[in-house]
Amino acid sequence: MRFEKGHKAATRRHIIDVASKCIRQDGISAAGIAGIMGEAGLTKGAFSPHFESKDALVREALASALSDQQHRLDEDRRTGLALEGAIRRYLNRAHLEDPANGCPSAALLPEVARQPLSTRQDYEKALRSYVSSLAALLPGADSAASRRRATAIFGLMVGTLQFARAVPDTIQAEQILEGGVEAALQLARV
Amino acid sequence: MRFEKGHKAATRRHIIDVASKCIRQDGISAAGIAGIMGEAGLTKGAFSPHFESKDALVREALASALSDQQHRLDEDRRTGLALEGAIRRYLNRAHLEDPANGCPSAALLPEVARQPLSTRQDYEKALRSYVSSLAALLPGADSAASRRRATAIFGLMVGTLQFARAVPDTIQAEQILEGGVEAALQLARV
DNA sequence: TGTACATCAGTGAACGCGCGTTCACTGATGTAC
DNA sequence: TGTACATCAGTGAACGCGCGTTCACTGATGTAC
Repeated sequence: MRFEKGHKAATRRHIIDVASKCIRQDGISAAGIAGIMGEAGLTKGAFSPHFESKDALVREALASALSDQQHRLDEDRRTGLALEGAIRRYLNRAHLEDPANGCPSAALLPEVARQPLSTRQDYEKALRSYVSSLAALLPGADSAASRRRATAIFGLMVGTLQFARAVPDTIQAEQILEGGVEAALQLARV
Repeated sequence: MRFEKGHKAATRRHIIDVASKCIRQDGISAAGIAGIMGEAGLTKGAFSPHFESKDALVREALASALSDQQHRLDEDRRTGLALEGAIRRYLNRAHLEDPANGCPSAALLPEVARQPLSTRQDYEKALRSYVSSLAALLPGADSAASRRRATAIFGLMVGTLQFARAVPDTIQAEQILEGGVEAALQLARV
């Protein structure tokens, strides 16, 4: 079965997309190559021709999830979404229930801290960029002070969503999200 | 080798203590039973007589870490520590560098969300209790409103510490911590 | 236009390894006589 | 007081399994003649 030009690149892209969902769903170390490849409709033998190692795939899958998140925020900004909208879209039941398509930081941050240096460097860059976009929605636009504040607001959103996901009681989870929105808005007010 | 009374219980306690450090260091799914037992000075064959399964140990180790954290905060409160002190003790370089002895939420939250129900129920209870202790340090003491606010402050601390740990650049990590302190204090002011 | 060949993405079996778990056994010490 | 026995926490070998990784092979299709 010889394939049309660009087929291999498309498959590679597809594997990365699937992997980025799997690691957010199950965690980096719990997500296995066999599972990812199976989910992508391939056998695990097809893995090596595409990626050097699991670490290499994880790095690309994480970068891809971060880039998606960035593009979604930038698109929202382009269509005039205010910070409150971004906060409410994040601290939200739909987001809580769908980690596979949600914020990679909320799903993976402690594991990212245990990844190889190159992965963490990629993460740092992506975080900087995301924080800049958030800061642009704050009074004072993208200044050092507003980036500092945007980092704290994002930290609040990440921690709060993690709490809401860990707690089994749905009602309490909703209350956690609401309290987070309220506090994030207060932080945005300066 | 027959042992004095209480020896088995002491060993069990020791395994839990070691496990609670190992899972915070390496993550729940990456920490192995052989590694934990070895760290405790035993062979992995001694595991089963003490615990039904890895899940059972994880549940106890997590509960133990949470309870330690609770007791440390209560002790601080008893000696008159204010909220600012608690915040600075948390968003701190020493805490950043020592996840094994630090906050289990910062080290494990996304993984906790993937644990069996019973573990998550234990977590919910411990979180409630910790938030109550934090809320007692807020204006308005331990009211519903202050617990709500304390949850958001704790979420901010957890997310911020996770950011600082994930980022490889130490200077940027320190700045993230400082920004977090500043924002947490602002949230505490109401 | 028709046929023989080259290409190469993906297959599937196998590699060594460490996982969580089980279990027959050990051997130092408390207890019974 | 001295000896034989019972106890039981811990050992270490083995279990089946899935992990990440490797590699000889397949076979549909593009290309050369």
